[in-house]
Amino acid sequence: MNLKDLLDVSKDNSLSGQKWHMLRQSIVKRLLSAGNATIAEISSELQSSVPTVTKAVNELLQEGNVVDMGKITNSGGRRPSLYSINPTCAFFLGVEVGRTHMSIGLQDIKNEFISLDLRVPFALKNSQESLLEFCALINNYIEESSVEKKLIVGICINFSGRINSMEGFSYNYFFSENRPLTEIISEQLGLPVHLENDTRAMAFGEYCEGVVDDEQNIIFLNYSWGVAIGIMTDGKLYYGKSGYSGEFGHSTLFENEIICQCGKLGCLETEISGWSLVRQFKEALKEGKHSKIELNENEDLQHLDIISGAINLEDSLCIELVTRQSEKMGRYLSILLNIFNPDLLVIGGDFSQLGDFALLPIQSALKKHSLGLVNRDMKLKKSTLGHRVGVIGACCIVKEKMLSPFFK
Amino acid sequence: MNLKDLLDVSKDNSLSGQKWHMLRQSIVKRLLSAGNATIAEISSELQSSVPTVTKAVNELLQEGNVVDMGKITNSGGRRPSLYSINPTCAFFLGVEVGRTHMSIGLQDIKNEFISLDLRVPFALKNSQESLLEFCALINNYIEESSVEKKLIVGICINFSGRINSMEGFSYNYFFSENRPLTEIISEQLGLPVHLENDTRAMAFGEYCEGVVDDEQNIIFLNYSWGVAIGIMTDGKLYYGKSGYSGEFGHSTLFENEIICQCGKLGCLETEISGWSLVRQFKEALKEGKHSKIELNENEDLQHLDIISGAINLEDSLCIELVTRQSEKMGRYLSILLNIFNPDLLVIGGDFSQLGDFALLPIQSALKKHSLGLVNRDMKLKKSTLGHRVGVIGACCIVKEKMLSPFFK
DNA sequence: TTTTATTTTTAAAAATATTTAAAAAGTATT
DNA sequence: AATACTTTTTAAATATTTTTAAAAATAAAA
Repeated sequence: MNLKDLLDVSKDNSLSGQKWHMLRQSIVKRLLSAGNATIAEISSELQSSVPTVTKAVNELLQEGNVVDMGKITNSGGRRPSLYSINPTCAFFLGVEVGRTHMSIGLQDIKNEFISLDLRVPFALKNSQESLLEFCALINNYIEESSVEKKLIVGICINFSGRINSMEGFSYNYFFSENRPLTEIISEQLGLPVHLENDTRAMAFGEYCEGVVDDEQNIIFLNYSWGVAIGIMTDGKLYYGKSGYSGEFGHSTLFENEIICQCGKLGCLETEISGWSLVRQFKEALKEGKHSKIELNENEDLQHLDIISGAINLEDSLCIELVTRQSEKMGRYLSILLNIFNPDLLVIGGDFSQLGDFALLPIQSALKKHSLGLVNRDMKLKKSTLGHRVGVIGACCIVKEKMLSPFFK
Repeated sequence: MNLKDLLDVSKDNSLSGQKWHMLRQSIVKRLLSAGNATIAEISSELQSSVPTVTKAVNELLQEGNVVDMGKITNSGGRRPSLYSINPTCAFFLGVEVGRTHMSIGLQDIKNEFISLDLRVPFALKNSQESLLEFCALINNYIEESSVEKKLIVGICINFSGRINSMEGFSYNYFFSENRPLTEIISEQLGLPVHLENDTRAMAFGEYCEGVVDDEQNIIFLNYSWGVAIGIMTDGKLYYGKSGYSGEFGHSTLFENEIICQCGKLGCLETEISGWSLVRQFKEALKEGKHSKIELNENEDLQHLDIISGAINLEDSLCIELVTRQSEKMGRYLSILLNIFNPDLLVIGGDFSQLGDFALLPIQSALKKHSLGLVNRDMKLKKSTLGHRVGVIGACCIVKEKMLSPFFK
């Protein structure tokens, strides 16, 4: 029995069969989530006797799902064998889709990358052809990898915008009215598919493999072209009713007349975001301000150019703009702090590259505008996983979903 | 063995003893959370065989924790016995403390009130005497009730302001630096004490016994003298790191120069709250506007007077002010909707008495300012439990805490 | 180096739960 | 009213798990 089946429902319908299956599952989950363990440890943690656990572990050992890591030393007495999940018994695929590129990676069960392709050119369009091309790219990637397809447990695909992970629908890209997008893609790939919002996947990536220590209530800010947050409450991703949670960028906060991407006026994004930064930069130039950035007639100015202008060129206009914007961001983030009383606020997205240029103004605004007790409770950290965060998050989500059948 | 002990850790330290204890616990929890059941139902739900469950139920029956409700009819075949928790085997005490009054109630295990005293005069002061008086009132209440103290599982006390429920500290009232307030009160009462934030308890009350059907992601708005929210994610109260979550009223949203209760400028409460309504009313009078409300020189004007002015007197100034304020409230609530994508928004607190005077402006502002998908997902309801909501919530919290040892 | 204490592992015995089957107590149908 | 059919309950048989105890392995102490 391979790991995929092992974590499914038992084929044995008898009560004792179910219980035995559950014990085996529990052992696997214990080894996956809390690392290697001895039989004595498993026995006490899972409230089952040593002989029973021994029998179950031996079964798993024979099936190749668990491996014996040899004896370890302890305080005295006979040295126990340490058991581990066989790292090559299951793999996870993670994909992050942008408008012009996609990133794809394959991880083993210990969340080590087997392979990772960042920023593969792919033009995301709302058409059947684009969808098929997308699936072909993934199928190709799987074939060229060294891993058998049947050992891949599943794939998680991150899109921006509104994603209903439970039902498998995407509303901004590849929208299909009747059939869940997960079903369509799954048919093409021959794998279980999970859809995820990009920001949420990033948050989970940082939680599992990134900057998060043991914090359980976390706000992850995706500060990029647009603005959104990923929320973790009590160590679990928060989705909301249909998975649209975290749309911080479309909070009505300003009295301006700028039309947001979402169609409304006065959204946070209209004054605090990558795209508004570009607008502000152009306006500043018109007002006669100067910058070291050379504007190419044909090429579109990107917010990344301004960010790099601040870091690499130390351009004063760029620095002024990003500082002012970060300060504003801090002010409005303080609302979230008061509401969530989080353990941790992670600044992620393209703007996190700015380091202290962004972090310090945010921090001082937070101190000014949030409640003292709440502010004292919270750590502020910068995202550390960089461009890989989305793919890492996607892989972690598939793994998590495999471990807990009620994962949404 | 009484129910209190039953839901504690087993006295039998052997593995089989622990498991047997867990089975008995599970049966009790099942009967408490999902209502009466037959042995066959319990057996299949708890994955234990009929003889085992029969044995356990008979034990519980003998101890008086479970009662036989007689035979029920079914589709055919032998009629099964229905078993229920004995409603008189455990009781919960709930207290809500205001600045001038407190409410106290005693519920049985089925959340039926044995007795309820609303708005008992009590002056809440930050002194040792006030605390002792408070405890004496509760002790008196218990003695005068028909219930034996040893059958009371615990007490939950709701305070406004910052409450750390996990550690048992209260920061705004009865603050004690070194020792948790729960410990001090527990010593006086001889009962386990749980401290709770008032808004959170109200939210939980509506969830368990009020307007909530099966919604799991809920924002409860406590719109009263101050403004705060109670958050439920996936059917569980959300606390945040130390239990300070929900401080919506202190979001910095305005550019005014009004000093808030919290000491900051521009908080939501400075323009949207009971106390700001009173200020606005007085300002309007100064500006020459007229109202049917007679201002007494000595007596302080309360926001409740203005609310009642709108409902009962149909006073145009009162109506204008509460409408304008509710509209603003809706606008800023839309931020929360976009972030939480809740199933349900419950309008509670004193302002909920206004009914459609408050609900309609809020609803229209929500529609205008929140994302379409998010707004479509959400139901808007008015709190239904009225003044009892806090005490009901408190009782439900004690019960919940008893049922799940990891409840915070 | 030998002994002692500690811990894991293995094996047999004892306890406990599950299965299986039959009995009991009903309902629905002929 | 008798029969067939369901479903719960009880009882005996079977399976599994926990206990208990002894054996094996090793670290620390004498």
